[in-house]
Amino acid sequence: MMKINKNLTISEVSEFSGVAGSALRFYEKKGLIHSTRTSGNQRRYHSSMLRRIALIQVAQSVGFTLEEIILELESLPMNKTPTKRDWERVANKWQADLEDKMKRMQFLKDNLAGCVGCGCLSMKKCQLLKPNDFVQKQGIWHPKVNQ
Amino acid sequence: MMKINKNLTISEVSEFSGVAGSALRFYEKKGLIHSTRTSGNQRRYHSSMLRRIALIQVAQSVGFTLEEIILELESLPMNKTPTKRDWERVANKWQADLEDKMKRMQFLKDNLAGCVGCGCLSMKKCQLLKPNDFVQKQGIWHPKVNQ
DNA sequence: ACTTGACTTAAAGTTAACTTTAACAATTAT
DNA sequence: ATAATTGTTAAAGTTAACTTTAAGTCAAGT
Repeated sequence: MMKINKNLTISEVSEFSGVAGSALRFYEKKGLIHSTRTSGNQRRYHSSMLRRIALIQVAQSVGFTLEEIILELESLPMNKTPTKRDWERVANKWQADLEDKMKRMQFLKDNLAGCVGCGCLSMKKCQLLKPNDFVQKQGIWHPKVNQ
Repeated sequence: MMKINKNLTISEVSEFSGVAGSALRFYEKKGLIHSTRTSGNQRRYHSSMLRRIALIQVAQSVGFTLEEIILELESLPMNKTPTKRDWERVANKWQADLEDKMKRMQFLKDNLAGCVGCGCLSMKKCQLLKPNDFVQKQGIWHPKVNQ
């Protein structure tokens, strides 16, 4: 049975986090996570790394790339449990980015709604679905819609 | 100067939509868009294809993969201007999927907020940041936070 | 001590969504 | 008519985010 507070092996971290060992090694190469080594060169992870990995997972699930996540997490310390301030900094930054993304989605959703609601599909008004002014001016964008 | 309602060449479609010609050919191979051919085998696009391409762009911008977009758009006719019903079917389907995505993001955002608001970072309560029960039970998940 | 299972690395393979290249054909402008 | 531009294909290259493989090393149980 596992001891509390021992350093975790890669397969333990993999099991707990649901992230494949190969991916953990890959993340480490990218500088996203960190491990220490045993005398025999095997990786050992501090338990705080689990939280960091969970954050990475969540960030990915909402569409952040690993490069973006590196930026999001760069102010979170690797080796110590983050302080409240560390955490706040990261969470605020992340929330702002999330808010951005959501605003864009809401905009798209609203415009779609407009298109559906209106009889002629609102193509003339729909900012979303006009590739550019040229098309609009040439009148090739919104031909008659078959009813 | 371009005539209204003529069939569009690939470079015209590319200019209007902002999508590279190579991407348009790629989309066609995937079955996302459609073109007719001149006697000399060059592609010509109906203007309604511009709207379809714009839809593809927008869908991609909110994180749908091309495979997902193929599914979203499969009930939109390729060769004719879509009817109101065609359009409604697609828009409703798409809106539902968007709503799903947004709900997930909101959930994540809320949980992040909880983590920030609480003194101990709410790790024990935060569903989001617990990889699984095991970790929680072993007490390795939420070690003391440095203040 | 020894065997089995877990771990290590480097390098090659995978999928998505394209782009680039090469070699050649069709259109358009003069 | 001819040059310049635009288009065609197939095949190889690109980036992200990994996985798989190969060949060898370490750690744990008996």
